Amino acid sequence: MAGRKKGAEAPAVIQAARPLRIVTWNINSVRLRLPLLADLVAALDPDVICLQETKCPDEHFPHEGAGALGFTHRAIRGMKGYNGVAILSKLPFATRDGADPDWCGKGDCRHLAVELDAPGGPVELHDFYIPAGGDIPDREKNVKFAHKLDFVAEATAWSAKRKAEGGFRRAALVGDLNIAPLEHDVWSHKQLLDVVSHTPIETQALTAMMAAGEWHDALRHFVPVDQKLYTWWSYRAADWRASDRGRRLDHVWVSPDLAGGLRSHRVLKDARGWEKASDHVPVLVEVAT
DNA sequence: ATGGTGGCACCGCCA
Repeated sequence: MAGRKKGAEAPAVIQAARPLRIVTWNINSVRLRLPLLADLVAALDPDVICLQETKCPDEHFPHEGAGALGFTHRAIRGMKGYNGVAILSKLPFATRDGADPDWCGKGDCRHLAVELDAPGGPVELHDFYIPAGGDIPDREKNVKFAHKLDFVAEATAWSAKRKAEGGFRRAALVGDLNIAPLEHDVWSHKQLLDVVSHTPIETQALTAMMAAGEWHDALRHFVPVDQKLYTWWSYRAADWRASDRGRRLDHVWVSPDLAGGLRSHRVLKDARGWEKASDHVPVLVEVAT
């Protein structure tokens, strides 16, 4: 106060809202791993959690457990046995009923979107679980691979349409996209070129989807492309940590107007070593909204 | 070169 000229205005106090903390995690059964969700919350303190592979019909979703962790707002889309996505939030949100496609016309519970009531205004949040695609990377010999490619092609057309309508604004797209697009998103680029998740047809398709929506790769915003970055380690390794044959299958993308707000990230690798771990680990991105 | 593990459903499917 001292030294201010008489009549000068006090500087406006800019209240810096806490950045939005978004987590994505392929939980591989929400009922089996509900206790691990508490460990995730303790480690990462998210505002919103996007889950994939909940493997849980809506009527059996563990609402009580999620609510007890502070996630009082929930959107779920599940089915018996397979797939399933859920958005758990401490912030209120509006649902977008009817705004989103039924991907490949299968009704298979692989996408859910909400309008989050974030500190700086609404944020459009998409939670995706792209098909894994089976073992044989050939659409003629493997209908699961064909489904994967068709799904990504539909998502690319959807992104392009949104871009033509003005583009994604204040939006994030997260989830298990089941594709590791960059050379250092896998433990051996050469050895995985013919392995589903890292074949050129898949990585090119995902890159095209990203470009069509002008999405920004939030994890690679923080981690240079020449550094290894994984979010998944197979259950079929004798010692996943020692062999470290990981892949980056889980992603956080943000629209151009949010890219400048990116503040931090964390890949919770410790979670792969938890008792009864999922093969995917939670990924956090913090973004000012 | 092969098979390795895990969840859920139901005795195979999917990842």
